[in-house]
Amino acid sequence: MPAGRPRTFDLQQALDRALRVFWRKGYEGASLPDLTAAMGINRPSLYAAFGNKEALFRQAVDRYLAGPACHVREALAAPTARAATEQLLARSIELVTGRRNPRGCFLVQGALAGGDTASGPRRELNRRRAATEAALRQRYEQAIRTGELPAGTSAGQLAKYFAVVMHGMAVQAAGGARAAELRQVAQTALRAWPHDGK
Amino acid sequence: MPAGRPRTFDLQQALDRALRVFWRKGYEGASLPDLTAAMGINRPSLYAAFGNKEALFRQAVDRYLAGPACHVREALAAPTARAATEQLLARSIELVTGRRNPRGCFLVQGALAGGDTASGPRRELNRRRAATEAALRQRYEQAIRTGELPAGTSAGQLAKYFAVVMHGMAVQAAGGARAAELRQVAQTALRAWPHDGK
DNA sequence: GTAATATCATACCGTGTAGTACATAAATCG
DNA sequence: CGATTTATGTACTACACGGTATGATATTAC
Repeated sequence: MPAGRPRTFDLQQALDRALRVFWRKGYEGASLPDLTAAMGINRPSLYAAFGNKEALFRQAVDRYLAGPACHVREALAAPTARAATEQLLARSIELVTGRRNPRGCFLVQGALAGGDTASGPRRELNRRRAATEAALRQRYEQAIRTGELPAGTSAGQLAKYFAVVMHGMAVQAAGGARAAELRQVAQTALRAWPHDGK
Repeated sequence: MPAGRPRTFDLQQALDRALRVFWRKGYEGASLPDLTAAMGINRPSLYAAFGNKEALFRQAVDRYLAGPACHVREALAAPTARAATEQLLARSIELVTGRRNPRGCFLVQGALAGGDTASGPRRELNRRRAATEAALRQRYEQAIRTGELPAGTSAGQLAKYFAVVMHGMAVQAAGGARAAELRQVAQTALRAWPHDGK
């Protein structure tokens, strides 16, 4: 233990709680009293441990991708691109409609509109969403090389399509859509999967 | 002309400009100085003409649906459900990527996250999006009755699918996606259109 | 035990927010 | 004309925001 008075709260737990506040209210909508109340700490402790509000937000984004949204990387490791896509959709639906989490996708919630002070966090979320889409595109490129997908398939186009579906489902979930409805949507979306004959 | 000093600005033009501010920054992100500066009026004039910030927002929503987003109703009047869907997607892409407008869909931008003061506007936007989806569902129900769509088709499921696609495209557009990319996404999305054989 | 160090708790700072009081200006009504 | 009505412009209020100074408290190093 380093010299000095020891911290009386758990860093990771506090970050998890901050993540849930940002998830529900967005960057600007989450006030410092909101955050400190949820984290169970007071303001100077927050600043000492995480820097400032924007730094805390960035750390919450990392935590989101490593924790609640870790299924993305797992799904992409599935044996086939088709299975990877099915898993990605299924587990994204779980995530955005989960009872234990705020509704919707954290990367989408706060990313769209906002004042000038939120432009930094907004760009950050845009980058992260683009990175996810890029990973999906690479998985499709691999599937084209292995012959799972027809040679003429555009991996980028297909990745953007399923990214659109996932983001759209996140919007629906934020508006109260149920998991069962979204599973049917996912099934419908998969009908657009490329076939040789077409 | 009614008695009293006449208004020196055009109500509708001022509302249009307020709409664009809300569109870009969301309800909470749009401050009163932002609004009054864009509208070219001062604060008391705003309150006298529109009530308060929330009332102004609601009127901006109405204006959005009657103006920039009026294509929705037009598209639904197309002779076939398939054509209606194609037009809906095509013109939504124009709207959310248009150079003359803020990026993205106004009904999606501010609807997801936000503080407590934004819960009213948020619910309002959710209602409007749900109404659009319901109109689409009714169009599909009609197509089932006329035999354009297979008898077993779920109109609600199909409407939710295309609503998801449109909202997802709005998110992509807010993140900087280009119209050409989204047109390819729309083409891909239409591959999920119901067929008898399947 | 004493010095050094880091956290905790309270109270504060400057700024920006939504909304309004009040006096002035410009039109119609009689 | 004067009286009335409505809009405008300035200045203000009360409050919430992000961020911080300061002193007390709890631990390690010596």
